[in-house]
Amino acid sequence: MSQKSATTAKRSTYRHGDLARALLDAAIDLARAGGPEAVTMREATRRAGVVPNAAYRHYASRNALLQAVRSAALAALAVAIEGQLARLPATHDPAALARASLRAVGTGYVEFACAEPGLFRTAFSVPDQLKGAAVPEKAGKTGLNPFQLLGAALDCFVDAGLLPRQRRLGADYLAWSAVHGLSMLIIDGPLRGLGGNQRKLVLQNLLDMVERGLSEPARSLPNQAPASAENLPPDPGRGTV
Amino acid sequence: MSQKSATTAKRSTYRHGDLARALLDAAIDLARAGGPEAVTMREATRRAGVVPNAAYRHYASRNALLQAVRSAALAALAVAIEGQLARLPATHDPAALARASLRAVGTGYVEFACAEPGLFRTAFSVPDQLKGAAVPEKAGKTGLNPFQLLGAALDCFVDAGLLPRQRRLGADYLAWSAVHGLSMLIIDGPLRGLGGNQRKLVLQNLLDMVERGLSEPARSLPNQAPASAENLPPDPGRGTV
DNA sequence: CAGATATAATGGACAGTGTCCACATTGAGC
DNA sequence: GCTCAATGTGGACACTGTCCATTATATCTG
Repeated sequence: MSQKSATTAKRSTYRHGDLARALLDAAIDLARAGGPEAVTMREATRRAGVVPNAAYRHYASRNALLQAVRSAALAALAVAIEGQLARLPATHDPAALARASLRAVGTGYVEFACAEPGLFRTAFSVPDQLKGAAVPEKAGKTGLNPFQLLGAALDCFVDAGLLPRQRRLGADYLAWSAVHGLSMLIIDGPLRGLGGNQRKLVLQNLLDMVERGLSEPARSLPNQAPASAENLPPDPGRGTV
Repeated sequence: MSQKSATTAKRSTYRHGDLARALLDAAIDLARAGGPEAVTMREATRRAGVVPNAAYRHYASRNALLQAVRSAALAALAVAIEGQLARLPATHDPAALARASLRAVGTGYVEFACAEPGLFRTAFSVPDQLKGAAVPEKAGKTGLNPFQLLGAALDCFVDAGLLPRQRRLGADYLAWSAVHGLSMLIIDGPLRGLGGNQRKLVLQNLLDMVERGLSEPARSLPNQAPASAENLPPDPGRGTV
């Protein structure tokens, strides 16, 4: 029996070299295979060929490691979306491009959720951490995180005249809700195990719904909310993911 | 100091009386306060004033207990939706009633998620268990579970002529996706901590989007899916929740 | 009413987890 | 070449789920 892999191999040096990275890689694998609850300090260290406590030199706690995995998962999601955007056929019609871009974002989102349910669930398991949203660790090649990619597509809508600027605010959440909800239904809910063909159909219908929901007039979100104790405008520009 | 409660009190009889119920109640409290991961065998037994192993006479495993909590949470969600439906003003316009009913379902759904995030998350944490959907444990006073309540509202749409019957199939998922996604955004995601007023506005916009998405023509789901290995029609009638 | 039996609760144990502490090892800079 | 801060180790504790054998008792039977 040869050694299973470089990471699992008994190393010769006392120092590991890049234990932080090795732990993160192992943790990502664990999340991919079993979701957030499968990310365990002891298993990650085991795979890195190191004693459990060694991890605490690089991550303050299991939660810290999980947050790192979460960032990586969000970045992978961003990459998936960017991949869908990249394969869009060239067009000179800005309206058509805007529509296609939004659909690409939604498609990339749902397809990623189906392809990597473990990572997807990890990305949206809510350990805590309200701050630190638009950091590069959560972004794709374009430097934008998934939420910002969606925002960019919606900006195209405005630029193409498909969406009045005063209804731009809050549009993110409508689109995101629909796509995120569908992802949950497919990977965990009653649509579990839906075949690729049917999934595509449901997704198309959902994207149609979103597109119409944006185009048609809607109640506008107040730019200045009424004076009350419960004003906490979500600051969509920051891209809190 | 008097005993904290009947359930926590040191009991005099060897037999507990109704340990299964006491454990479930304790577990529901735990889920309410801390979500699914807070539901722990030992803490539940502790609160029931009993030794850890006693639980295994009534629940085969932690997962079994969690499933019971999950059913209770779904039932509570159904009750919340029914509450919204009950407060609808009487009307003789079936179309108006249909619209109002669908909005009530959505409102009840999101409001419950905001009011009871721990239970909501527990209801949709995905331990496993694909079977056993439309059981009364997951239903409200009407005997319908949340998914079936949504389905009933959509049936009203069809009856009122607002939704062609051939597009009824799959409509559940569009509506559910939007509402479920928004709930997640509010309790865990970037809309966390959104004030009641703003929350209502986003919800209204979302419900508008769904309503339009149903009324407008969309790609129809095939009743007979193309012959392939990936046919797994989700059988919406059963109400898999 | 007394004894048998099934049911319910206990006690002890084991493996697995996160995390703290003290200690050992070693690469890098003086 | 010595010092030292950084890194990995060993041992421990509290907590979890769950298995096993044992004890207690409510109920059924003679």
